[in-house]
Amino acid sequence: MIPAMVETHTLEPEEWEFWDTHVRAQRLLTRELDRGLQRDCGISKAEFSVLVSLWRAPGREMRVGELSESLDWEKSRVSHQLTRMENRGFVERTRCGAGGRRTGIGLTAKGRRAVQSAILVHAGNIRRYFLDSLTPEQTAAIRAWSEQTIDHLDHVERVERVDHVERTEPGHDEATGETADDDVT
Amino acid sequence: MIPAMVETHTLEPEEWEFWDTHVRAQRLLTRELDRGLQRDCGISKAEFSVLVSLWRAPGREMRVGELSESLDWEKSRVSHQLTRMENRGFVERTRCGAGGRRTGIGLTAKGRRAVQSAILVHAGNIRRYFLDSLTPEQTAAIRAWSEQTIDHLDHVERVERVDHVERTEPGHDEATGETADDDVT
DNA sequence: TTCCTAGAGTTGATGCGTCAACTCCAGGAA
DNA sequence: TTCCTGGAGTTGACGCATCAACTCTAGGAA
Repeated sequence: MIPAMVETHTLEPEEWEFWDTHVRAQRLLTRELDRGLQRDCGISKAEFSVLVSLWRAPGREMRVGELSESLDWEKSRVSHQLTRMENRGFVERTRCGAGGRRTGIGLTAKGRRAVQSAILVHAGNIRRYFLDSLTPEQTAAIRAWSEQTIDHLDHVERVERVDHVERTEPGHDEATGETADDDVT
Repeated sequence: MIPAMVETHTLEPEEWEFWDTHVRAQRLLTRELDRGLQRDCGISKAEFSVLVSLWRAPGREMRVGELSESLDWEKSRVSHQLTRMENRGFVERTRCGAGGRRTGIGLTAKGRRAVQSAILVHAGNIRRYFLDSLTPEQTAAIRAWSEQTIDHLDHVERVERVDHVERTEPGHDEATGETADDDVT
């Protein structure tokens, strides 16, 4: 429905160039961090995130919903990730619920060992590839921008979610015509 | 070998917090841009990148290797992406080589149509979600940091690539030179 | 001519990330 | 008690990303 009110002009060449440069720097940085974790610790960034969350949790145990919230990941993403990590022996789903329903995610001994060394390695890499290269002014600028952006886009996301609910929730009608994936002309 | 000289201490809480904030902002931004492209144009960011490269190419035609270089993607990634895009009808692999070997990637009419509207939409979103939110000082700081980072990490990657070759390539005769015509752009 | 090799491109396996659809259970209304 | 509804978690399908292994071919040495 109405592809939004799009700007009708493209970016200036120098704006594109700025954007490309920024995207590229970002990509190189995250790629390098991923590789460092993989090379030195044998775990991925996604695994690292989960391990750290569990590590920091009181009791070293969380539920899927809590992980989902603290990581800001969709629940299904958490679930898939946990399945892979369970297979690798880093975490275990322990039963807890009244009816024996499995809930509650815990670290295994292997998971605990992995996270401890990974934190050191990763911290070192963040320092080496990111923090150390920043001047104080750059740090301030990036911090400010990050905060603004989170505020702004969190809000945008919330609005979109509401829109989505309103569009998909039955009840009313109209324009069911073009759901998202029309594609393929 | 030798997991590098890792820092033996972790980050200060405020450093972690800065890092997390930055990562989160970055993630929200790219997610929003992806969704915008998907919602308004029915294409992914990866598809967009390929379409734009082809669009800008002289003759609107490139080879896999050229795409790989200009996007800074591995060849296999390009190949997989082209397969998906060929299935969706955005590009076509045309034969060219003497022996009828297929080489040469071109846009279809659908691809041309898609890229033209996508550029407008995407440019608008970049402006709305990124450029417009930056103060001049932030712009300068981010640009400077991006450039430094690219320089630094491009160099790191080159070194790692050589290391890897030296480790895996048996025998050999040192420094096969810089096979990779690095850079891009 | 025949064989060898390096480069170009492809394929398969596997992990990450998202969407939509599903299961399971608890708690409340009929 | 029976049904129904909502939250928690899972699953399947599919696209993106990477690594390793493979095919094909052109071009040069034997």
